[in-house]
Amino acid sequence: MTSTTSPASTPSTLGFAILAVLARGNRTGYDLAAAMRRPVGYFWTARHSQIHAELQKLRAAELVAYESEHGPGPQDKKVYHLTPEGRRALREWVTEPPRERPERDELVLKAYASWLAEPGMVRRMFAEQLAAHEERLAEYERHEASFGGPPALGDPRFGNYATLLCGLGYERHRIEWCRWMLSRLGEDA
Amino acid sequence: MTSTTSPASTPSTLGFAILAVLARGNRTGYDLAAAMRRPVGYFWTARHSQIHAELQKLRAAELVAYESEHGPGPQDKKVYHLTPEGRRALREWVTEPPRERPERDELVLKAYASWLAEPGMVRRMFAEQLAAHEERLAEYERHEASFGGPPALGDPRFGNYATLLCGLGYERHRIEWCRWMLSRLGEDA
DNA sequence: TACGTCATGTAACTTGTTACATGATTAG
DNA sequence: CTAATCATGTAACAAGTTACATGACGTA
Repeated sequence: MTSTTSPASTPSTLGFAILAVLARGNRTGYDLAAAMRRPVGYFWTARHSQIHAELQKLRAAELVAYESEHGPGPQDKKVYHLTPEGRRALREWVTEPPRERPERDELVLKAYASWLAEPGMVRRMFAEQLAAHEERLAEYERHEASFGGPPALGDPRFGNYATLLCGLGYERHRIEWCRWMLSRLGEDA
Repeated sequence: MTSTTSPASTPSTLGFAILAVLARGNRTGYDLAAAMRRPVGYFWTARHSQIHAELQKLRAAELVAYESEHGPGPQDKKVYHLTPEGRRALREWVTEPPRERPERDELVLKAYASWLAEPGMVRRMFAEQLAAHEERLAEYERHEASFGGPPALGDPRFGNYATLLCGLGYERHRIEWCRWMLSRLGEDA
């Protein structure tokens, strides 16, 4: 009786992203896809096709389970929840050092090659980027104002606040760098 | 005589990364792989397997060409250079707005889920990350000191300096954020 | 003798994107 | 009547990683 117990290799980072959303409340695949756009989507995104596939893997590993409710559409709707093992796996994963992924930043790559283009054209492109970052910063600042300071550690909202603060810092850094590029690209007179 | 002229769709971002390195001088695939580790690798990386494959596509699109020199090893060594079309394609690409890629940041995801882990353990992990960022910042600062201020616009070294400055700003932002996390995670007494 | 560097490539796999496919309910 | 939202999935593809495979030359 060589029972084929699943090898259950550790989930991908996407798997943990899903677990992290599910830790805040039960969701359907559809809800998860929506959550992975905003605000979680600011640091991890996925399309619904990828999410449904990953949910099947997580279920095979018994980290999530679902309850069916009928409708709407041809298939049943599946409301997923964390299993106790799922919660434990997530807890453990949080404190493990993140695996480094190589930076891949197209704007920086363009800056690297900017010496051979027309400064005026490069400038226009960076001005657009600056505007986009300023807009996003304003959005984050509005969001931050809606928090009355940082929530307590054990509160799920602490997670939201921490990520928001990171986004805020990132946009400020980007804005500063874009402005530096613009100042170098002339026409600051 | 339906001559199958290649469709020559625009290269991937990796393709342009290769063109950007090649614009600074002729290289073999091996040299490119080395360059894509450091310092270009700070904002775009690729393994040699991917680079060789991409070079073949770029050659099919006639954006690069090579000259063979014999040895070492079983195959000839191929020294690649930009074609005039390759240089033009790169120039045009530089000033086009970068296509947004979704942020995927594992450390921020961990922060998002940090509310359900033990603060002490989370703290240890963030302290490690802080140290890593401080080390990298120091490295960048040494590198910056070796420039005597920003090079002129038309100088290839302008590209290096611009990317370095972005890296500097990024590391400072990360350090600040890690310190904020640590301050929240207690034990600041 | 063994290891590191130079140099090329292929194959299998994982991750992520885009497009296809279905269908009920509700708001305009 | 039409479009958006809710809800599930598959298939084809592009991008990226890891491992395999070869082999000369120089150094320890």
